[in-house]
Amino acid sequence: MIKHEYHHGNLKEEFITIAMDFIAKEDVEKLTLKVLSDATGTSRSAIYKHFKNKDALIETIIEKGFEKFDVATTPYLHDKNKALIDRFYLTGKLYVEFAKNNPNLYRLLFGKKYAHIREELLSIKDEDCSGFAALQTTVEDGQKQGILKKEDSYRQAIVIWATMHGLSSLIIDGFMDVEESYEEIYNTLFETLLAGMVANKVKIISTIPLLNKLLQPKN
Amino acid sequence: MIKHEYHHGNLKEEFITIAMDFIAKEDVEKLTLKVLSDATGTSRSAIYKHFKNKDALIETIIEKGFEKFDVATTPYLHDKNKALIDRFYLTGKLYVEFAKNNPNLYRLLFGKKYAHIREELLSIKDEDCSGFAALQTTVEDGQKQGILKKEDSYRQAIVIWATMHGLSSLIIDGFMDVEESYEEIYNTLFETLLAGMVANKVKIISTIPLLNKLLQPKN
DNA sequence: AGTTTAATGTGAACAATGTTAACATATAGA
DNA sequence: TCTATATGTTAACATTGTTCACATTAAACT
Repeated sequence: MIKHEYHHGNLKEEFITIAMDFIAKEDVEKLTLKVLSDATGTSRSAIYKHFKNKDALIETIIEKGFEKFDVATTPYLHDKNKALIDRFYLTGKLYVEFAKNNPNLYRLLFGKKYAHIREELLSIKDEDCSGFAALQTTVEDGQKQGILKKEDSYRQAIVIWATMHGLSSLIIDGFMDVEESYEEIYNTLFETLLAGMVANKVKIISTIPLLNKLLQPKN
Repeated sequence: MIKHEYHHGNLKEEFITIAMDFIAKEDVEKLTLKVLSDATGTSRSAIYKHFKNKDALIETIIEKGFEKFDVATTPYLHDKNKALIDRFYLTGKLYVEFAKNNPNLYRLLFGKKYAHIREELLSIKDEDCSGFAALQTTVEDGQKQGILKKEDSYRQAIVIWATMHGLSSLIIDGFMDVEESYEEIYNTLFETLLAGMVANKVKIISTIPLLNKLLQPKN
């Protein structure tokens, strides 16, 4: 005989999964506790046995979200088989694509609303946001290799991040035509950015044809 | 004898003023109808005689906000007395400073949450967001003057906007040290951006020393 | 096994919020 | 003056996050 189990078993995991799936489709603002209780067939207050409050659930979502973000965006960043310039290009592209494919999650991770949770989370882990340190290190590698101009690496990394974050935000917050190809814009953005950052005398070859002209020696 | 006036007089204007002042200090999320009724000494539902609902008030705030934004950011954009490159530099700086000085308003104007209101508003006025068309026109002027590379002006304008929006967002959403001087970062950003956009053969002189080296002929 | 203890879920209740409807009062114009 | 309209009030409602007392199950310990 089928009996509704009073004890659910893995309710906490289910809350997290449902919340992640919800954010894949709708904004986190619309994620209400009723959505979660209905989806799990539990009472309105069941969630409080697993999370201190709604913010604690959001915190978990942000944690999972950053993991997902890291997995999605970093595969090329440390790929020693690729030219450094290609690693920048591909990683930036993955960054924008992540935002494009996960707009609600991206906003949750990099928006202001839950900044306090993000900061607490990242300070505990002694990490920075979105692997910024890794970006800065890569910039420094580029300087050592003579590819990038030797300026303050922190500021250069910020410039790169701001650029990618800006494009991502414009795309997902409704400032560009949906049907518009973001790739052309990304290429223009990357070309412009890199053209402003590459050192003048350099003769690295990229496997990405678009980038080769940026790498031809000038002067 | 002092008598509390049943009819307030200019309650609508007062709601708007209070809301604008509130957003100058706190996020729009915290702007509740109770805040407005308390501040005006009226009942909770008085506002409904002047606005269809809360969103209608927000719409007015966004409208006023864009006016404020335009006033704050465009004084140099069409200043024919200045070199075009200086107009870019100064306008960009005002853009970032507006965001920095009005973080909650900036987020309201350029965030996702009220994108539907923004779009409705700007489509009625047949305007674009944040004078984007003006930016694009200025880019085209720069191309005609031989200062900027001749590429698709729409994409170039997007690149400029994305860059400024990205830096602004990183600053106001908590990704940069508060005490940090944003000016150095802005200069690095602008130098990088423009270095990637200026044509090679050019001999314009900027009144801004920082920019002159960007404008020296190359090749 | 049986008993206790902790974990897990329920239902009722609360305050805050946006909203509506019925009612009250002031203002303006005939 | 009288009446229609504009403007404001009070009461009520649904939704939301939250808490608390209570119920039930699972786990731990004799």
